[in-house]
Order: sequence, then structure tokens, then C-alpha cells
Amino acid sequence: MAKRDDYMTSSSGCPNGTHKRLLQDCSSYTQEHTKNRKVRLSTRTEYTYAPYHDGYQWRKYGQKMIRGNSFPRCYYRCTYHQDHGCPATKHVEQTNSQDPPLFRVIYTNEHTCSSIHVSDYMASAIHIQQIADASLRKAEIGISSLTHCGAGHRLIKDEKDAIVSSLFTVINGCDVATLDVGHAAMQENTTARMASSCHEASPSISPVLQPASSDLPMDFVEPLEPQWLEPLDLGWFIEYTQTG
DNA sequence: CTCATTTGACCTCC
DNA sequence: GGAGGTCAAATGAG
Repeated sequence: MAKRDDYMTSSSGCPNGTHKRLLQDCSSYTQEHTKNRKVRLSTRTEYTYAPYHDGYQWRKYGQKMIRGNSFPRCYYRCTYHQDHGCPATKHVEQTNSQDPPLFRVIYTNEHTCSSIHVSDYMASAIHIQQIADASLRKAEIGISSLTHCGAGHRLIKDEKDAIVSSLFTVINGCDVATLDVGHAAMQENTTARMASSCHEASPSISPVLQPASSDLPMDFVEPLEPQWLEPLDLGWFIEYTQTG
């Protein structure tokens, strides 16, 4: 973990005036960073309601109002940036004022730290939740006009089937027998997510990005509908997978 | 006391 | 010179 002391060591006790010199001393480091920016290997943009819970641990290192945006952009880097030299960073911007707000997250560089191995399943669970949210939202739109007839129930079943299909796509390779753990993780993170949605710049203890499944259809990935529903209870999914 | 966040200053790029 | 990105002292929470 990056220690604050790592910075403090080089600048603690810094009298007035010395600070400026120290900043100049680190200019080479900044330049190196700038060079890195030029040879940046990968960037990825995602839209999410849960920008702070992507499976990795991040440390916020800055915030800036961006021209033309109503909301500030927050800058995060991997918690293991210092310890393991992990180059991963992300920028989080709120894109609207809906409840909960939608965020644009720009990921830069891949993680070289090992944190992904600790919590990637958690990220999978979160990703599943997001997919389910988006899918159920679509179902809600259709159901709203069919609530008093059998068609609504059929639609629900159809949507469940669609969600199950998508979930299997996402957790492909996961041991289904561990789903109980996954479900618990999902509920826990849902709670955290709902809490975090109240702040535009909430704590960055978050976690890992499950590599976005590019195989998924975009209408499952992009939660652009203005409506918001309570997080989906996936208990039925657990039951579904256990009973066949 | 430790550690994460905040925030103003500074840097590089265009 | 403006804008975006980063640094690091100050601050606050646990």
C-alpha cells in the first residue's frame, strides 16, 4: 500500500520556500509520467452507477472541475501504485444528476498488482448486478402496460431467462457451487453501492475492474434509461441454478 | 497515531 | 495562456 510517509519523507519539515524547490525537484518525475501518458498502452471508458466498487482498491489523488462539465472529475490511482508500481489509474466523472447519478469512468493502464486475484469474483458479482439492473429496467418498461394480465408474468419469466443467460456469460468459468458466497457479496456491495451513490466523491475503497465483457450486448451494459429500480434480488437466480 | 481525502499550487501540453 | 493532470501539505476520520 502506498504510504503517505513516502511523500512526507521527502518533504516533511519543509519550511516555507523549500516547498517550491521540492516541487521543481519532482518535475522529472512528472515528465516521466507525461512520457508514460504518451506511450499509454490502454484506456477504457465505462458508464456505471458504481464507479467506486469495481473490484480494485483506489486512492484518490486529485479532483478537478472540467470545462463544460457540471461535476468535478476525480482522479484515482491504484492503491498499490507505490508498493508494486501498479500504473493503473482511473478518472471518474458524474454525467448527470439523476438518482442515482450515472458516472463515466475512464480507466488508464492495466493493473500489474495482485489485488485483482483477491476480489475479482466480487467484481463479477457487481457486474452481474449491473447487468441484472439494466435488464430488469427494460422488463419494467414492458410490464408497466401489462400488470393486470398473464402477459406480464410471462414477460417476467422471459426476462429472467434472458438474465440467466447473460449471468452465465458473465460468470463463465466460475464455480456455480460458490454462488452462495457470491450472492452474499452481491448484497453486501449493493448496500455499499446504494450508500455511495449519495456522494459524488465517495471513498475510493473499491476494488477491481472485472474486464468488461465485450461479448455482452450493449443494451445490457449501458444503463442509460432514466428510471431507477431497487437493486435486483438475485435469490431466484441462485435457486434457479441449483434446481436446474 | 495512522491513513485517506481535500484542495490549492504547480507542471506539461496544445 | 488555458485546460487537464499531478503533487503534497493540511485536514479529518477512525
